[in-house]
Amino acid sequence: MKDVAAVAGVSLATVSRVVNDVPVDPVLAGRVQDAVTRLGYRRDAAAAGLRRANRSSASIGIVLDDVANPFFSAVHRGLEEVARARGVLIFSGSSDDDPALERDLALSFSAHGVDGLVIVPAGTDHRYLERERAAGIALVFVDRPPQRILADAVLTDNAGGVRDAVAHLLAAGHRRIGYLGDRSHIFTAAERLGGYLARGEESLVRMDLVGSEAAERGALELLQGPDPPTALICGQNHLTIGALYALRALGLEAEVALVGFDDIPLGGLVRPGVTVVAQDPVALGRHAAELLFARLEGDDSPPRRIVVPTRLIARGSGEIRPSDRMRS
Amino acid sequence: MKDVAAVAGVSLATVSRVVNDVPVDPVLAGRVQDAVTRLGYRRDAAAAGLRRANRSSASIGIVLDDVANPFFSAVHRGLEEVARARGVLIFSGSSDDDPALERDLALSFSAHGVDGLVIVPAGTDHRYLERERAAGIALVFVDRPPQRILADAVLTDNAGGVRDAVAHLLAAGHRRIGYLGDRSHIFTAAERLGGYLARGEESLVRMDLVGSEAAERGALELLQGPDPPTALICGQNHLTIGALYALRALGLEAEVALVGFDDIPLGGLVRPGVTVVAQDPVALGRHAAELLFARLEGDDSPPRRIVVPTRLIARGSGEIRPSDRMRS
DNA sequence: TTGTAAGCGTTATCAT
DNA sequence: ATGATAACGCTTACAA
Repeated sequence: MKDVAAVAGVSLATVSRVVNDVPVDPVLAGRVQDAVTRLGYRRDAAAAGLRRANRSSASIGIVLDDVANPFFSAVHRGLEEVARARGVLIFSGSSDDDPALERDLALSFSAHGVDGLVIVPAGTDHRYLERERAAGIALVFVDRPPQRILADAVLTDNAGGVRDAVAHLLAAGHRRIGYLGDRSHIFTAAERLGGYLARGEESLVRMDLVGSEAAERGALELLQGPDPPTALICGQNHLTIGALYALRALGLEAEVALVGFDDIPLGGLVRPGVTVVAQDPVALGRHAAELLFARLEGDDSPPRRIVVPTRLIARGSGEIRPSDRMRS
Repeated sequence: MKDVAAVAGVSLATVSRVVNDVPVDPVLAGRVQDAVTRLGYRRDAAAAGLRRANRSSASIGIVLDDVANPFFSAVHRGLEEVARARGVLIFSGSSDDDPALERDLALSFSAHGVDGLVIVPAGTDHRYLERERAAGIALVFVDRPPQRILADAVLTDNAGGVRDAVAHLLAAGHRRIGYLGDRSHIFTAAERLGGYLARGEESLVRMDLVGSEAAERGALELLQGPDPPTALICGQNHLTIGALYALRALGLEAEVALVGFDDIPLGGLVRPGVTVVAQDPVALGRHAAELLFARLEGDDSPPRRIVVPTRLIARGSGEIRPSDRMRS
């Protein structure tokens, strides 16, 4: 910038003004522009933020569970869409569901001067962010609510989605509906179980299933037990896949109804097509970013909680009616 | 840091030394550590980089085609693994295959002071990066090679993967093998077509198919034409899915063999299972990051090109032998 | 409108 | 080993 000023024959301040479109004599502005292009000058964003009044860096940080997980990468995409429109850059990282990593990442981002933080929480105590917020960093939580700190959150309507699944199966005539769920200490897993229990039977629940193999075993247990369910609801992606394998192993894919939570790719190619309660991760990301930027622009209303609805996609497996064989 | 110095009763320089583990009297160091934790001080990475000799920021930027595409998000993950081990943060963004966006992102990252750039190129002229490289920014290209600039690249063995697919089908007895490909101006699409043409027939090729619907039409055309192929190779993910729908529509899933390039999720649940030539995107990312950090650490050998092999995963569809009906 | 100069939080140089 | 101080590239009072 010093060089630009020298070449254009103006002061440092004038170059800064031109670069930040502060009104400047058109003649001088022209000279500066010429010098800028001639020297290929680009302003150092880090240094600029350092001195700026609000210390803003036009960057935010996002802590996801796993950037490579399609659900979270879709959230990432939603965030990116709205950040891009504002020329804001994104630091991203995966916590792998490790509270210590979540913390490290969030604080590293903060140390690098981000204006805001979007977090898919892994930890259960977010008081460590109190200081960042006091420093003016905006905070939004996604998919899971913050704990021990007050902050905005954008969540999926987990309970409502499962209630819809139950209602859908009930309407098809099912009376015995099984439920396969993830580790119950996980917020979303607990919420979904809650949605099931509103009208479901506790004895047909298998929780704390992690991974598709566990789900397959859980499903086999349920289906081979006495008085087996005529329909299954799976609380998560991988569990749905496990249940699919179990049904196939027993030759029951056309007999027992199945509704999965969270869409699965190629759900339409499998036979029968897999009926799911789909989430909208891109919307989750978009809402989170909008909340974040609103805070950055001065909105200081009380913490908000946005709940994104789910959508039931009927593809066949959820529309199977209870067979006579099973009902007997 | 000023405050820490005051509280600890030492100079600014000493605090800086403690923070950067430069040898310091243990007593003073202790006092500084106390002050640091008491005040909750954390060093400002941006300001530190500004003054540091090598101006390093412990951050890199990656320009992907689309962060939400499972292939690229796996690349992202591979990059993250090795960056995390070095405490390096990652700016990420999607170019959506738009050369202008690629450029904007790369230059924005650079303006924010990244030490290196990993790029999945969308553009066909990367001379705009010459200046960044001259400024000491390391450059590595992934999945597609750089153009009009010399730089490291990490690529999949596209041609080799398709050659393997052809050999696999030939070994199963097929003589007429069709090929469905993406837009031929895309580097990877051209390479894969090249792999096919080594032993394939030009008349059975359908290129410039974008999206699964186009692939479905292309496949139907080939399969309903005179002297149809007994096997199909699909040059890309979505094309494989389109072909799958076409085969299902014609009731030929068990008659016509199919090998897809790039793995598809749930490839094992569809009947028959989908045989694919799988890429290793995580390895792509890991290699790229390793190359980048080697450059950052001073390696100035000539630009390298790393080729990552593919792996054929047999799941059924590629092992179908030519039926009599088709062969007649 | 333009220039001068102070200062953002840090590291590096140079005495001590 | 420690401290005073200049400097990094930039924005922003304040003065002209």
